[in-house]
Amino acid sequence: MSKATIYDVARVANVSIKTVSRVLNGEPKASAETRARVMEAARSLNYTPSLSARALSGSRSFLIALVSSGGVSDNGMLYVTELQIGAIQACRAGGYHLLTEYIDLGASDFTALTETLVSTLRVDGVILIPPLCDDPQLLSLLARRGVTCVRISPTLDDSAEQKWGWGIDIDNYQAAFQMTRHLMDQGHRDIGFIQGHPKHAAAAQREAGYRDALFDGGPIPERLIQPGLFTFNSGLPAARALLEQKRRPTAIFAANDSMAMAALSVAYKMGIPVPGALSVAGIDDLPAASVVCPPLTTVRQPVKEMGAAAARFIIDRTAGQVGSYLKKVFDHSLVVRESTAPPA
Amino acid sequence: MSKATIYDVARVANVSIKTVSRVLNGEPKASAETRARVMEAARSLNYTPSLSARALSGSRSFLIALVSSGGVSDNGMLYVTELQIGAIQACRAGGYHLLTEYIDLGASDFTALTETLVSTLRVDGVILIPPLCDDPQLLSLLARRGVTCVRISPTLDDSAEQKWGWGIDIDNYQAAFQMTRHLMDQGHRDIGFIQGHPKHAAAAQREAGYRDALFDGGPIPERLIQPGLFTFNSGLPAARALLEQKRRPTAIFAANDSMAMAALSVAYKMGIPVPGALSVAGIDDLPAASVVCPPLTTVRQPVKEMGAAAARFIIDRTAGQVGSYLKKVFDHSLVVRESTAPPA
DNA sequence: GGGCTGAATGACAGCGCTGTCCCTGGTGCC
DNA sequence: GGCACCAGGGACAGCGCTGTCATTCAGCCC
Repeated sequence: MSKATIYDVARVANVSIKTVSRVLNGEPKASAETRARVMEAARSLNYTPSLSARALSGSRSFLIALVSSGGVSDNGMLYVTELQIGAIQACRAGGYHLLTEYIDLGASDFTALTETLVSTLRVDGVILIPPLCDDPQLLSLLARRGVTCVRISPTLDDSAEQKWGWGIDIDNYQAAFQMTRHLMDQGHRDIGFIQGHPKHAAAAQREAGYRDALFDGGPIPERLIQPGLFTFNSGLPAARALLEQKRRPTAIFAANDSMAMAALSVAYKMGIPVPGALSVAGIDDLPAASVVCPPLTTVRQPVKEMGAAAARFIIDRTAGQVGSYLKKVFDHSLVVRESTAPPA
Repeated sequence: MSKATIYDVARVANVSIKTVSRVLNGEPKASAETRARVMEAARSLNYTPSLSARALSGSRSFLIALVSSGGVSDNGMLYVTELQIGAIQACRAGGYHLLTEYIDLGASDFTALTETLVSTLRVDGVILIPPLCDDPQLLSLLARRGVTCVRISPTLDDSAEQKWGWGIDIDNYQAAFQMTRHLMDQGHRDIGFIQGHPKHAAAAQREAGYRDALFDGGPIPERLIQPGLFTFNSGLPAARALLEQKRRPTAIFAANDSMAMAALSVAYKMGIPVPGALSVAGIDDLPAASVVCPPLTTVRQPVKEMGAAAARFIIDRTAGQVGSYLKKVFDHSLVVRESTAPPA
C-alpha cells in the first residue's frame, strides 16, 4: 500500500509491465479482457504511476507551467488565481499538474527561466500572462527551445516569420463597444474614457470600441479621453482631470476595473454622488468590483474557462492533436450593477 | 545546447558523473579545484539537472504542493496569490518548484489527492491553507503517508497522540487587541464587533482580543457583538444589526476585511458617513482594502514571508535539518487608513 | 497445407540521475 | 618501515517507467 509500482500491478494482473503501461495509457493494443484485469489490479492496489519515471522515460512530463510576474498589488493581475483554478481543473482531467513559476520583472533572467522550464522540468507547455506574454525576448527563447506556449490576452501578433504561440482572449473591442452602448442607452452622451496601458493591445481595442460606439467615426472631443496605465493609481489623476472640467461628463468608462475604482474614489472625495450625478463603468469584473460602493458595472471575462482552455491546448497538443487555431476568443458578458444609471 | 546532461558536464570537466553530482549537490568529497572545474563546465554547457531523474533515483522530488480549495470569490482567501509568490521565491532559492493543486470541497476525494501527492508526485511537502489545513481526515491521511505538512493559520491544535504538522500564523489575539485599542485611543467606546467563522480558531482569538481590550474582562453588552462567517455577504446582516440599533456604535471592528467592507457598504446605503459618523476597521489588508472608499484601516499580515517560511520549512526538513518549533508566529502591523477617526 | 497478415503481448534497453561500495595514494604515527 | 586512516574520486546498480523490436498465435487466402 505504501508504494505500489507497475511491477505489482503486472504481477497481480498476471501480465507484463508493458501491458500494464499500455492499458493505463489507453494505447490500442490490448484485449478488453486484459484491460479489465489490469484496471482491476491497479484499482485494488491503489496504484498511481510515478510522474518522474514517466517523464524520464517518455516524451511527456505531464507538467504545465504558469508563469506570473507580479504580485496581487500590481496592475490588475488579480485574476491569476481564477485562471489557475481553471488550469488546474483541466490538468487534473488530463492527468497533468500545474507548476507555478514566478519571475521578477526587474532582475529577470529569461535564459535561466527557460533553461529551468526546458531542462530541469521539461514542461509540456507554458501559460503566459501579461506582460510576460508580450515579451519578445522570452517568447523567442521559448520558441527556440520548442516549448508550446499559450498566451492569455496577448498583444504581439504572430507574423509570417515568427509564430508566438496560441492566444486566448475576449473580444475587447466588442466589450468596450457594448459597455459604451449600455451607457448611451441610459441616456449618457458625455462619456469620459480612461485609457489602458499604451503597450497592451487590449487597451487600444477597448478604446476603439468606445470611440466607435460613441462617435461612430466622427470628430472626437479629446478632453473626454484621459491616459491611464491599467493601475488604480494611474486612474486617479485621469478621473480627476475628467471631473474637474467645467462641463464634466455624466459618465466615466475606464478601460479596466482598477481605474474605474479609482474614478469611484475620486468622485467620492469630490462629493459627487454615484450613480446620481455620475455613472462609472469598468471592464474585468475583479473580485473587488462587487464590493466597492456602489458595486461596479463591468464586463466579466470567463477567466476560469480561459485558464482551462489554455491547459487543454497544451495537453491536446502534447497528446498529438494539433489544434489549428492560433487564437481563441471567449464570450464576455455585461454585468450591470449599481454604479451606472441614467443621468440626473 | 539543446539538452546537456550530467555526462556532458563530466566529459568536459574530465571527471566521473558521480563527482559532478557531488559538486552540484554540495556534497563534501570534492577538492576545491575539482569543484571549480565542474562548476565551470556546468556553466559553459548551460547545464541544469533533470528533476525527474533526480526524483527517480534520489529521495527528494524538489516539489512542494500548495493545496487550495476555493475560488477568489470564496471566503477571504484572496491572499493565496501572495502566499504563493512567497513560496515560489523560497522554492527557487532552494532549487525547488511549487505545484498548485486544487480540491473541490464538495466532491472531495482526499484519498485520491493524497495518492497523487504521495505516489505520483512524491512531493517533499505540502502547504495547506484554511479550511483544508483543519480537516482531520486529510491531515491524518497525509500524516499516515509521512508527508511533511505546513499549515497556514491553523485551527486544530497538535495533541499528544496526534501531530498535525507545522503551523504558521500571526498573533490574532494581539492584532485584534491592538486594533481595538487604536479605536479606543481615538475616543471610541461603543465599538461593535463582527465575529468570524465559528470553526476557525482565528475568529475566537480575534474576538478575545477585542473583548479584552474593550471590556477587560468586565461585563459584555452582547448587542455589540454580531455573528459573521468571514465572508462579505455574512457581514451585511451583521453590520445592519449593529447600525440599526437606536444607540448605534460609533465604530465597527470586523474580524476580517471582507466583513469590514460589508460594513462600509451598509453604512453607505444607510447614508452614514465614514469616518465622520462611523469608523470601520478590519483585519487582513486585502488588496481591495486600499481601494474601497474610504480606504480601510486594517491589520497587515506578512503573507509573502509566511509563504516563504512555509516552503523553507519543507526544504530544510527534507534536507535533514529538522526544525524544533511546531508553530511560527509572524509579526503583524496596524495599517491606519481613512476609515477610522475620532467620533464626532 | 504453407505462407502471410495482424492483433496481442513480452523482452529489453535505456531515460539521467543518486546511493552504495570500492579503489587509490598520501599522511601521520609508533 | 609498516600500518591505519582518510580525503578524493570512480564503478555500478538501480529508481519506475516508455519505446522499440521481437515473438506468439489465430485466422485466412490460394
